[in-house]
Amino acid sequence: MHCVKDNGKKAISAWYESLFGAFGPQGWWPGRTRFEVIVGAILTQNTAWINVEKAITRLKRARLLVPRRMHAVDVAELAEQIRPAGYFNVKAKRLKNFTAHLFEKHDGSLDRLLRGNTAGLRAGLLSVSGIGPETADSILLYAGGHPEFVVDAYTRRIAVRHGLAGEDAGYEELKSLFMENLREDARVFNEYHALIVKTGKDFCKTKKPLCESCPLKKFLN
DNA sequence: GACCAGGCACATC
DNA sequence: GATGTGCATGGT
Repeated sequence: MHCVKDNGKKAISAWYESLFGAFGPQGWWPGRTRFEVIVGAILTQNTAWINVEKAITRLKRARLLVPRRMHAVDVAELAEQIRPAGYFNVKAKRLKNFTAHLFEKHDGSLDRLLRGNTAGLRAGLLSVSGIGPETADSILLYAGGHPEFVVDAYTRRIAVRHGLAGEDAGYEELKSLFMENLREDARVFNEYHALIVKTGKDFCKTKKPLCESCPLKKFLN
């Protein structure tokens, strides 16, 4: 809906400056290779990162954190390895869907998957069952360096609680709110999303709509 | 034991 | 087009 206030628009960039000033660069994504970033993006769907780390460690130990090997492995074996990340049957299929897409459409090359027109790449990623808007944007931004803002549960919560968006705001609407009020810079989008997640984790540990003692107020007003 | 965590697809109305 | 439900482990 059109619940964004004018002062809210200014707040978008002001929050970024405050958060960055207070907490500094976050150095995201927490993953060493592009493939690890992509796998992490799928595994972290509705899941605490600590559990994703356990799954990634197991994948490394099993030598499965390589596109060709993940593509070849049996889905049941993959599911067993990612068990700690939760929803393991669903996510194993999603990882296999992704590697199938990678090999069938891009010859197994992450370079080819991530190179080119951003909108076209996004559409390609969204065509994979199990990759929705947030996962696609995470992959584009953190594995590909494309300037796409990532909206997640924390982003929504903060925007709604501080009156910048309505409860019913959709993904694209929230994404536009941020992208239209920041300069188009992948480094800024990278740090901003990371800072939102960090502060959300540290200070905002409840889903309940009101958080009167929210320490973020200090930074977000 | 209840609640939550960096979503998404699918069924149903 | 909106709303509801299944998926699952592990930490607080």
